[in-house]
Amino acid sequence: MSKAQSEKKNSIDKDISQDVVTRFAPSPTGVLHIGGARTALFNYLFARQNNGRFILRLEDTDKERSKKECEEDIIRSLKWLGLDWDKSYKQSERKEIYKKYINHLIKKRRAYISKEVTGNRATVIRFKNPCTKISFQDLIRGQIEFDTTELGDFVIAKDENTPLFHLTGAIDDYEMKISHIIRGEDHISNTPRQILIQQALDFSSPIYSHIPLILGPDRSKLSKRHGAVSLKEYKDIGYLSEALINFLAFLGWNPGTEKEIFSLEELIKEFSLKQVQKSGAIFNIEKLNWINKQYIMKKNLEELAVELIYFLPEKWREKAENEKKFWRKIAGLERERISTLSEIGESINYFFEEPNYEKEKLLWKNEKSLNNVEVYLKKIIEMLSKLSEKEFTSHNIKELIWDYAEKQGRGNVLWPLRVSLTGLEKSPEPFIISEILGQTETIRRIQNAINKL
RNA sequence: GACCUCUUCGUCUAGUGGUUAGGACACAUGGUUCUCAGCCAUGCAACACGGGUUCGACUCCCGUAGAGGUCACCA
Repeated sequence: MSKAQSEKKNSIDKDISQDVVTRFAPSPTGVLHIGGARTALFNYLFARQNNGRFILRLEDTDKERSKKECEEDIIRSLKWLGLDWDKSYKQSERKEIYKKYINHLIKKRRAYISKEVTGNRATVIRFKNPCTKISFQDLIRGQIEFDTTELGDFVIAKDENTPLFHLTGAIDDYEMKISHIIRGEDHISNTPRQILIQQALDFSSPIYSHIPLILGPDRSKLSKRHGAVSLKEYKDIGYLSEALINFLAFLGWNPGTEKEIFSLEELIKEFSLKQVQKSGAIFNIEKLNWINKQYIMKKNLEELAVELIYFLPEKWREKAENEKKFWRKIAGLERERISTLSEIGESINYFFEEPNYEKEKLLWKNEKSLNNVEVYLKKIIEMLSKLSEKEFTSHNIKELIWDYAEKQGRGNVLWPLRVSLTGLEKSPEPFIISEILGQTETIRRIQNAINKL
């Protein structure tokens, strides 16, 4: 390729990429749910990777069903996910534009006022269906064809001030210069109607990409009856937005490599519409949990600790907030065994209050005698007392006790130590717990255990 | 019912005519300084079916079956 040709090609590529405009067009009749979030994500990724623009369009033409709270929820959830848009519109504020086009269509005899015998209005505005074959190229599915005859003269507006979905969508996509429509597969059968309107108005058609649906375990479209679907619920359970983004991206898309953890920035680079799957994907909460855990482990500990406080039972929040160092150590320890943030607080009582347990619990499975347990615990107190407060670190404690535990049988010694500290059968190892609790409290709890015996 | 779309391990998927069909989650077993978690290793497990095309089909074509979506004066 000559230099001139190459320059020309580059400038063409540049022009194409500058023209990319995508949109996420939810109707605020419900809160943002998993499916919508993924649609928004794909639109966002495609726009960003092409240096294009991403538009948020609230389709609130249905006055009765649109709700302010839903609108707020959608905006809040999108922001939480980090999907920022360049411009936003509300269809309810664009009535004059639609009105102009409605009258234009009527004047051109591509639409007409229709007298109705059924329904709740005497007249509506119907589109005059030319009854042709419509075909369009879908970026994911290839060519799709429809015969529009069966659609009939469908309704495009209740009256000139009350346009309906297909009409507003076609007009806005044109007016907002949308280059690519990326939406759920459930819109495939809406496409011919919208193309018909575009043709009647002499609009060029955007490029369509219909992405597969997210399915419930029964393979039907994911909905409320499958459990939690709103973004807010996932946030409240303690999923990190980065994890949700990563997971959602992988529902229907994958990079073709074995890498599975992607930041939003990496997704912008790697995402490709052409690699999007055709068939629906079941929402697999177990994989989400795994990904969430990856992000919990990766996250900056200080930030994680702060977020975690919110998920603590009310009564401990203040202590956690006031004793940052103490709480950060706990968070660092516990992050390993949770996969959602709300799991914190289920079994960490012992950091905040005296453990309560039966003395039999102090007995390790291989140990027969409670008398021995008493001997071990007394010995441990004796050893721990030798350390200064400053030396009371998990490393030093372990070094101090280890040989003794080895000699007596590790489980025989470590089990009752751990139980005396936590009262639990399952917990982290006792050395780090001792460190976090501090010397005084550790020794006090061991003494309490001895008193029980 | 009509129209449209889809079909690789239980799940998410890699694969574009010749592979022991790969990875991840889940599950199981073993290992790792008591338990849990983690980590490591190993294992389990799939091309819906039937015809073609071809020297050769998971890959291409045609059927069948199954699944899903849409059929509003909702979006």
